[in-house]
Amino acid sequence: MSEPRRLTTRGAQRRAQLLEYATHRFAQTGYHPTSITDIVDGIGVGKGVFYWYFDSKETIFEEILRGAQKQLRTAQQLATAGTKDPIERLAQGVRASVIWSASNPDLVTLFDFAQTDERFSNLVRAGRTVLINDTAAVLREAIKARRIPPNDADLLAYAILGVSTQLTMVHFQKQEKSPQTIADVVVQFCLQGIGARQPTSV
Amino acid sequence: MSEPRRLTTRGAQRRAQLLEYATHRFAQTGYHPTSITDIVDGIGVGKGVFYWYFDSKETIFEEILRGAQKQLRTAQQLATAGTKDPIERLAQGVRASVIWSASNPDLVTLFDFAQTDERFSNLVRAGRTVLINDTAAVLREAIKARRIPPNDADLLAYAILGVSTQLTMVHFQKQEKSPQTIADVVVQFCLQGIGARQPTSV
DNA sequence: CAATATCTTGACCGGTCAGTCAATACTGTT
DNA sequence: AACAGTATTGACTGACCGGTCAAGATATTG
Repeated sequence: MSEPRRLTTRGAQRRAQLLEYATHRFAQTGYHPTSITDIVDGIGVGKGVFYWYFDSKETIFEEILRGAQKQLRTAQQLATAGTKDPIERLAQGVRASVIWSASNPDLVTLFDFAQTDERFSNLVRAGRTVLINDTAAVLREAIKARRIPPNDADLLAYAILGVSTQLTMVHFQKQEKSPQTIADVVVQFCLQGIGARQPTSV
Repeated sequence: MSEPRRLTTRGAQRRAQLLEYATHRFAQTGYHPTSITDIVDGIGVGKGVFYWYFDSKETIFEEILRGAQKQLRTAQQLATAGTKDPIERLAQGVRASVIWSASNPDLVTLFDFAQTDERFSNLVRAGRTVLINDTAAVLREAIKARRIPPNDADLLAYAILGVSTQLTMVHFQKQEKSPQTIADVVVQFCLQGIGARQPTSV
């Protein structure tokens, strides 16, 4: 295909169906072990259908990643919109990130893999850099306002990301903890970690 | 091969050479994209040599993982041996973990991948559980001694792991920060995160 | 009702890969 | 030197995979 195609309603649906099913299979079985044949067989169409809507296995995976990154960032922006206090914004952003991840295990799985594959690691890094910059900006605000002690904002942002992703993984492995519980622990740990005066209620 | 073979000195060396080179290639190129042919060609031997020393691509990878897990745990135990104070032990363990990771980027890369592959995720999880239990035990000590507020020790341990791994990744991506600097930030963030009274010198 | 664009089929192609194996070389022992 | 266990070779097998394409089905438009 290559150039953007004109899609009928039917075509747009088929394309969305391929994206959704491929996401699931990639997350379930892994990117490399999942063949295009697996995907089209699973949907019950011929192999050519896949190549009518996508250039390659690589590009569909990239599109899935980009979509997921956009989703996550939007969720964060929505959660923090309208809040002024930097510490509050931070807590809300972290909470939104944990909740979104808990609701999208397949996409989180794909992020994890993509990070380990040379073909996609740059894309993942780029998307993550955006999130880190968002977080670091809030942290710098907080430092300026003397709400937290001065420190390398980027490193703190990465630390917060690390806590979030790791504890989200725990939620996937042992269902017992609800996403809210996890989010509470993440927020508390991170606010204390950056040296915020009070764990702002929680 | 299957059953443990009797190896001559030469054989043991060849086996070690395969392990080392395979580790490097898997980390560099990825597990799936690296073929057995790539490995034996890189060493300059025939394909049969590989299957003389290992059952399959899967088993050599598992052996690499197990070895790395053992290495990391040993490093931690060595670092914390002889220290009584739980907070001190925690800090030393974290520091050792960061330093080890920084010195073994290939193995860290393999951990990351293995986690994302159904074939190996159980093994990774098992090894990580051991480390988590070690850390959680120290945390429980600290809670009992009222050095930190009561909290779910396992969750805290995972949070600490998350900070360590994420900031280690930062070190890999931007060389500018030394492992020691990274370790300092990790220790500070985590001690504050768990609510330890004073960031014990640092 | 053509004519045109969108969509679908599935056999096929060139290539790669994990793993096998019979033949051969090496090494130490008696 | 003869023997046996260890080590190495590399062509070969069977399977699979990403991607192509000519042919045909379906929908849209003038």
